Formats: sequence, C-alpha cells, structure tokens
Amino acid sequence: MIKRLAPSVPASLDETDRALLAALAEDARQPVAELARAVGLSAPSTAERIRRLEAQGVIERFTVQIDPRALGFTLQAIVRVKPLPGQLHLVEEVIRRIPEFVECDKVTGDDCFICRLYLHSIEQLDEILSKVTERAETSTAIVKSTPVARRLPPLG
Amino acid sequence: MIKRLAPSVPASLDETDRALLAALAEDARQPVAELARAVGLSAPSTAERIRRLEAQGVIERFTVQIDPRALGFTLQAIVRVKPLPGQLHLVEEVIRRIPEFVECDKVTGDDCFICRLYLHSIEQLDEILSKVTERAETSTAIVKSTPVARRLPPLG
DNA sequence: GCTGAAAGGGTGATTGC
DNA sequence: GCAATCACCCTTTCAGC
Repeated sequence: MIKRLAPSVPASLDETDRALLAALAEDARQPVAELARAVGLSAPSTAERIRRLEAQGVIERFTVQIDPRALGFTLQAIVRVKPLPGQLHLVEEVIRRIPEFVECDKVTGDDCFICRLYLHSIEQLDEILSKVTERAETSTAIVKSTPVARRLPPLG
Repeated sequence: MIKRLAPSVPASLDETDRALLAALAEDARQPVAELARAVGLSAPSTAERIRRLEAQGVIERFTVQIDPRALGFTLQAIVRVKPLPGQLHLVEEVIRRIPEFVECDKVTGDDCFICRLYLHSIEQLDEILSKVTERAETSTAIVKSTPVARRLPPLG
C-alpha cells in the first residue's frame, strides 16, 4: 500500500499529469505502456507519475463504476431535508444509516441536507422517507434524466 | 474490449457477485487471487465472474477516483436551475458545456435541474452562474460538509 | 464449480544515458 | 526525463475432475 499525504496538499500538476488522469479515469486497467503512448512518455516515467499521483492523494483509489440499474435500482430521487429544531444530528445519523441514501451533502441555506437516493420502486421512496419525516421536512424530486453524469472537473 | 449487453438487462446476482463488487469497488487493482480469497472462490472462477459482470454491464468501467481538492477545487455548490419559459433546452446545453458542472439531473418539480459545481473560489461561482442566469432562475447552496460521500447502493 | 500446470504478458527495479 | 534489460508475479487458458 502506498503512503498518502494529506488530501488537501496542493498538487502541482502539469499537462501530462492531467492527460494521465483523464486516461486513467476512462480506463484504469489499461497497461502502463498504453497510457505512456497516450501521454507521450515512456512506460517507466508514466508508472512513476501514477505512483506520485497516488501518493499525493490526487488519485484516491482505483475502483469500479457500477450501474445501479443493473442492481435493480430503476429510480433515483434527490431529496432536500430540513431537520426540525433540535433534530439536526439525529437526522444526519438516520441518513447515514440508510444505505439507499448514496450521497448526502450538508449545505448552506434553508434545506440543511441535499441527498441522493437509489430506489427499486416509488413505493420504496415512501417507505424510506417515512423514517426521516418524523424529524425533518423533506422535499423530493424524482430524476427524469441525467444530462450530465458524474464527470471529471476541468483538468486544464 | 468486452462486448456488453444493454445496460438495463436485469442481472441476477448472487451473494458472491455482491461481495465481489464490494471488494472491487474498494480496490479494483487487487490481484484476482486476493479477490478470490475474499469471496471464497478460486481465482479462475473469480476472474470469470468479473468478466461476466462486465459483459452484463453491471460493472460499467474500471476507473480512478480523483480528489477534487487536489485539483484545486476547494468549493462545491449545488444549484437548482429553473429555466425561463422556452429556455429549457438551451439551458441544458449551457450546463453541459460548462465543465465545472460535474453533474446535472433533470428532475420533476419546479426546479428543472439540480446540478453540482466544482469551484476554485466563491468568485468563480458568480462568474459561472452569470452564464445561466440570463436564461434561468437559480438557487444555490454551498456544500459545508459531506455526511455521505458517493457510496455503493445496498447490494443485499 | 474446483485444481494444477503451462504460457504469455505486464510490472517493477535496475542500469546507463 | 529516456531506453533496455531482467526477474517476478499475475493472469489466462487449458487440461481433467
């Protein structure tokens, strides 16, 4: 396992690093030789850069992207959650414990949390939200389509 | 490259598949032999399952998770966007073209789009939103913390 | 589905430029 | 930073069970 620096250490990335990250994001399993060709370096140099990007914490992990629909999650909802007075921490804990909440951000403004839910059915939405509505007001939006799927931020 | 089926083909996954996906999500680079140990199968069988999961489209891709802070994106915002009459498609196109919008869902309800922005500074927020506000009303929330970072949906 | 073995390829380290 | 080499490990594929 590679020793990582603190995550917020400012990394100075050149054009090659950015190209490398883009290529890795697309296919993290391609051979180093192929990556090297893509970024215009030799294989050893490329391998070295990948190690460095990992050590710097720029690359957090190598992972697989899983299609939620293939797992039966045919529905996505985005829910804004505004805890009732005194319920903030408890609401956060409840959300954390319900695995269908696949993402949750605490934000400024009236709605304290904005969360993403993966669901098998619309009935399940009701079932899950009922665990929250005793302690918070919720506002639900069903995802109809995704014009921009999670993508890389600009690397340039 | 592996031939993939349509993404929405219902995959019937057993416990072993789910364990395998969880292990891969955590570290997609670990040797098949290690994965095999984790799920209690032999290496060849495990490799075969991974191939099948790819062919079924359950695994969409092998990728790297990149820390946006390491790229200098110290700020995240979630913006609800409600296009003015007749501006829906144009707004969608504008969002698509601005790379700082790293995610955008079209949803039911009054706010047509819910988007995530990666930003270098608060000034940049203003700059980017100004490209949208001619054609839509926006409502912005700044991310203060992330109680639940993008995680796997329940595999059970 | 398993084991065992063989073949091929990629990786990682080293050396020298 | 590059190129070349070498040893090692991993993967893949094939038998046979």
